[in-house]
Amino acid sequence: MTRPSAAAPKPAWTDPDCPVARTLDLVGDRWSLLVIRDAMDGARSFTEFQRRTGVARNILSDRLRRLIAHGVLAQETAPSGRRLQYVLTDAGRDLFPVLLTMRQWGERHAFEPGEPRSTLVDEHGARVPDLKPTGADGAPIDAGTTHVRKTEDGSSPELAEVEAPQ
Amino acid sequence: MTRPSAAAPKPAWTDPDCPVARTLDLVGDRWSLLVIRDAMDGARSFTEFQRRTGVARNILSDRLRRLIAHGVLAQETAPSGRRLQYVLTDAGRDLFPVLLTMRQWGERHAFEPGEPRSTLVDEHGARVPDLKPTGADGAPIDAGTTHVRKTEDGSSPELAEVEAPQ
DNA sequence: GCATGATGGTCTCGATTCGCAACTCATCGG
DNA sequence: CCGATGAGTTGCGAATCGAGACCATCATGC
Repeated sequence: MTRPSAAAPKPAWTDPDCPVARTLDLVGDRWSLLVIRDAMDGARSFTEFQRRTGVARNILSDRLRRLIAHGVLAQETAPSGRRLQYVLTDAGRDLFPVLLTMRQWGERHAFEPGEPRSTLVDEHGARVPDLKPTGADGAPIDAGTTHVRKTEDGSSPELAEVEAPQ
Repeated sequence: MTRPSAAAPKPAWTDPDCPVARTLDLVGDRWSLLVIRDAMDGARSFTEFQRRTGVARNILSDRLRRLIAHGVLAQETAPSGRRLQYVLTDAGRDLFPVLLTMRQWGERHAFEPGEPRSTLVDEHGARVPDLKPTGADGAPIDAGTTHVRKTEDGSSPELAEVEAPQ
């Protein structure tokens, strides 16, 4: 009797309490994140995503559908005419820090010196500086100075007042 | 048959020029990142990783091997005795910003208000504030104010005034 | 000195997912 | 009307995943 009642066909979340695990469930695969990367860099059409990422077309089709279902992308008709296009939602654009930190880790640890690579630059053409995590007091933090606290409900420890106005 | 001469069995990288894609190739799958998450929160042993993540043991075995091969984890003997343990390398600890931004995106977009969730707190128990990307001048940046520049080699883009013709 | 249990895996095998290629369908250009 | 392009879908073999059985080593109790 490992299943007292009807089976659970959808675990829904790998780890329901952990925001990291939920993010991974929603967008945490190679092709989804590469699609989002290219959407942030201006890609809009199916073919453009396919060309930039090199993903198989059926997989791309699935990922676009999934990202739309999860509210990361939206499908709309192009202003110029009848062609459809995929654009990032607010939630999709909000993945920018994730892609940025991945990019910066890759630059630091996945290239040999001198290897060719693409870089992210701001409007003035200057390289985007490394993102440094800091605590509430502004001091640098890392894995050694933080830990995960399990909370019983949505109330935030110490700073419960901030509400997402989005 | 379809390959009469030497095949290219290892594409090595999905997209060799892009640091994001390289990061995804190295650590960009659900279980690897959950293992790293738990390593940052104190997990050390095979059984502890298995218990926390819930991953199948053969997959965990594979991921630990792969993370060691990529220099994200290291295997060492515990100081107390003969038991082995897995610890993060410098490169592994440097993934902290990636996990942090994923966690923060998940908190903003993957939970209903009031749903129970775990949170990351610093040494004083205060909730870690959101990480905000800024440009070289300190101004906030996002996907709309940045773009990817292809560089021919490892030379710094600050010194390159012409963009590569796509 | 042998059963018991924890740790740290490996093996097998069915299920799922991936990736390539071929095919469809609609529109556009001439 | 004909071909090219965009946007997918379908079929199928290959690779990967996941659950569970199995195995080796060591410590403990008796």
